[in-house]
Amino acid sequence: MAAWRRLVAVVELLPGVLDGQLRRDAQLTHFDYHVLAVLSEAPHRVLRMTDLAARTNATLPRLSHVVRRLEERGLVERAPCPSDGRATNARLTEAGWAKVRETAPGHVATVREHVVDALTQEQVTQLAGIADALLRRLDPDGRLTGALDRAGPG
Amino acid sequence: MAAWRRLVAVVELLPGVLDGQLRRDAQLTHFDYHVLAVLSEAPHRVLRMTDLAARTNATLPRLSHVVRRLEERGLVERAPCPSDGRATNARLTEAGWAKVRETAPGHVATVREHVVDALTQEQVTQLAGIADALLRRLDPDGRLTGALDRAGPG
DNA sequence: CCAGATCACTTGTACCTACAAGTGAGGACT
DNA sequence: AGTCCTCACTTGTAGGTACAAGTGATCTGG
Repeated sequence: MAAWRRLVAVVELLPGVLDGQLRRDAQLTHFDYHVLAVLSEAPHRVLRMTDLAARTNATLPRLSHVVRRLEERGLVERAPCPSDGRATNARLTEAGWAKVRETAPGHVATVREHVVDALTQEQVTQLAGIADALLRRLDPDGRLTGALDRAGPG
Repeated sequence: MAAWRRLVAVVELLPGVLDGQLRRDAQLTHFDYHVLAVLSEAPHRVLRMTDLAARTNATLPRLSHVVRRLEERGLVERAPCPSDGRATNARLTEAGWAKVRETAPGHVATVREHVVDALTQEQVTQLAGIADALLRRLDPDGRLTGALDRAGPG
């Protein structure tokens, strides 16, 4: 079978595995977890909704709903941005920060089990290069990979 | 950044690209398309719901809803299985077969553009091996890759 | 300083998927 | 035959996402 059909199959299956583990172990969608994780790595654990949406590949309506639900669970807080009255800042609460810390190991272990351990060391290296090349097409601005921080013109 | 985080990013982005193209050009979910495509490759373009579910990584309720909607659009037909009164056979109609033929080229072109063309020939070869290794973990029975046909005990 | 355009969200509606419960056919055991 | 159990779906309900419309705040031109 062609390489791309196998890749499509992987892309079909892997999200279900990751999502399932997080739902079972942390009552969190994979996307919920991603939101919390990105916030946890931001300075002061605060980001504007627009920035958070860009870094998580979410539309603004989607992020708005998700953050509202996370806020109802006490994992995130929203506050109007002091410098721009239109903007909203999302901040990870202590409970949210604790949630990330207790959830991350299991998530990483799942990825390790289903991805890293399935490959040889050489394949992992190859995968890094392949995923890198794909991301240059799928995510030219590097929004998901943190390239935003060090992005410059040209 | 670690290889696995890039892979997760790819897995996050690629479905959206594939789904979007099919929704725009054919008013079809990527999963809808997958269902039609699998049916189109089956003998007589007929499969039992259970088999179809296994080959598309779907739960039976999900498939039931999807096939009902495809039937309402005239792309698929359902009929009770003659040999087993409990089972239902899903058959691709002429309209469904035409839909697959007119949709496939655009879909393949999208995959080519975003995946194959982004990689070197060597990377495509490497990808085949990597995806193969991952599928042995994610899909041990080879349900999605057609290994069912030639599967035997032990 | 005031009207219009733009921006940053939020809210509402429709669709899709997951989980749970229900229906009816087929097989096992007596 | 009759009962119990399992199988193969179908249906109903809840939750998440997409698209469209609405609400204020900010910028721009006069």
